[in-house]
Amino acid sequence: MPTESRRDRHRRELVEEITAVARRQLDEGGPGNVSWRGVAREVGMNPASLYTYFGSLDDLFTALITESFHSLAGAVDQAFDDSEGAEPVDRLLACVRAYRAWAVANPRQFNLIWTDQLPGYAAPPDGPTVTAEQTVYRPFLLAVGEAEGCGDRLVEFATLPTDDQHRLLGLFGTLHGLVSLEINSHLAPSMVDGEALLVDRMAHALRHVHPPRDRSHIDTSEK
Amino acid sequence: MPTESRRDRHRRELVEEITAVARRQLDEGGPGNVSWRGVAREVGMNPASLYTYFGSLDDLFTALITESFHSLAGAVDQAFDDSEGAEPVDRLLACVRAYRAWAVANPRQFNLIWTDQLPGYAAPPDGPTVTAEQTVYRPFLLAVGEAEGCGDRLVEFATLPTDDQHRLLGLFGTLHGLVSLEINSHLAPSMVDGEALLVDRMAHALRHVHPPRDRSHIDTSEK
DNA sequence: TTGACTTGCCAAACAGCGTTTGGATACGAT
DNA sequence: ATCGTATCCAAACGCTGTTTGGCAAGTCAA
Repeated sequence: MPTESRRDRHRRELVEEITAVARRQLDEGGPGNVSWRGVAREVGMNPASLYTYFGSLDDLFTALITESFHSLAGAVDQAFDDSEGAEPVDRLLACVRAYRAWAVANPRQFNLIWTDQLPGYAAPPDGPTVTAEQTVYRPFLLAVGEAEGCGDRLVEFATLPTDDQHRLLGLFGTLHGLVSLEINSHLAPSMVDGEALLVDRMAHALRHVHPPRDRSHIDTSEK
Repeated sequence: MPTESRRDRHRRELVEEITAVARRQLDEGGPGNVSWRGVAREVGMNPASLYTYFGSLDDLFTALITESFHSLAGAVDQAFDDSEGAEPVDRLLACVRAYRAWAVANPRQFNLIWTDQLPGYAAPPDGPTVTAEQTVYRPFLLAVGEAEGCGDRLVEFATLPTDDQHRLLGLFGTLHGLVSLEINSHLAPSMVDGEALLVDRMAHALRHVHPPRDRSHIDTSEK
């Protein structure tokens, strides 16, 4: 029976402190601002001692990426849970808003998890980052399943026909693309409201999942 | 009268060689693989001598970013020119394909120009990177202008009503998002064809700009 | 052609980086 | 109490971007 010795607790707390410090450095100046020696300095240790807790800087980044995926997934999950009972489309839009809100609040983490940012870094295949990424898609798949009338059972993406796969990925691609453009200051020159733009386009893409009685506005809203 | 002395020519050639070497290092291992000393080593010079041609590593990256923007814009421009006379929608789709093809061929450059990748780097406001980015949007605006029946005159984005701005940005957001996801290996687990997915969604989004006689298929292609 | 002046280039140094090594110290389990 | 292991540190290695001072070469006017 694994009772926690004082060494184990100290180790656990130190690992948490290390990742917390590294995450702060990441949020403040991006991946290039996260330095092994800098973390060691802040936690008051010799750089060599850190190797007791992480095998390398890449391992530390793996932890950061995993943590960020879970943080994003948690934000979307909460939006999904909080909107229980609402119209399926509104639940999906709530998830969309949560996705954008998290990205706006954590732009460095957003870029870290979605684009290659580290010199020689390659995520370990079947590692924690891969499974963590899946948790982000889960609430969206649940919401879409609900909208499509599949009840609570999780949509199995791989079993869907190609058309539906394309519709789903197109939806997520638009979400991801608009948020990515906004986060990286490519929308600013247009002087448009990022959230309004995103919600407008997502609602437009989802207009067909409204109850049939609402379909009358389809041809008037589009050229 | 600025005739080119042999010093001037040598300088111009060296600047070209430096950026070429740096770009190769970028393509091979991302921004983190581009090192001042590495470039100096490859062009056979002392690191300090490079400061005659670029003020700092950030200045070198500014040149790389500008060059990449122009490279991408050139690829899309060529697709636009080569498709002259075709259906407006097909011209737009040709530009979309060119955009993706360039990104697939130059993923490091793609990530470099669209997302924050450099530690303390901040693009000089009103600098060359800002104007270079605009050249990417130009062929898309021209193609959309043609599709909307505005003739050859460039669509002035800022003067468009909000609805049209949203439609345009939504289109580009989908394009950018899907390509970005594919480039960064987030589409691979889905086992979908990236190009087929992209063209499918873009064609779907553009189905309304077809000539009126073709509108009959709209409701059958969508759930 | 000579002189003055600018530019190009290098060697050396500084502070910082990730990582490895060897040895000392403190803890946990037997 | 002892053995073994986990923890921690000092020092070093080779890398990084950048600065400094000085020397050689190219440019241009007198």
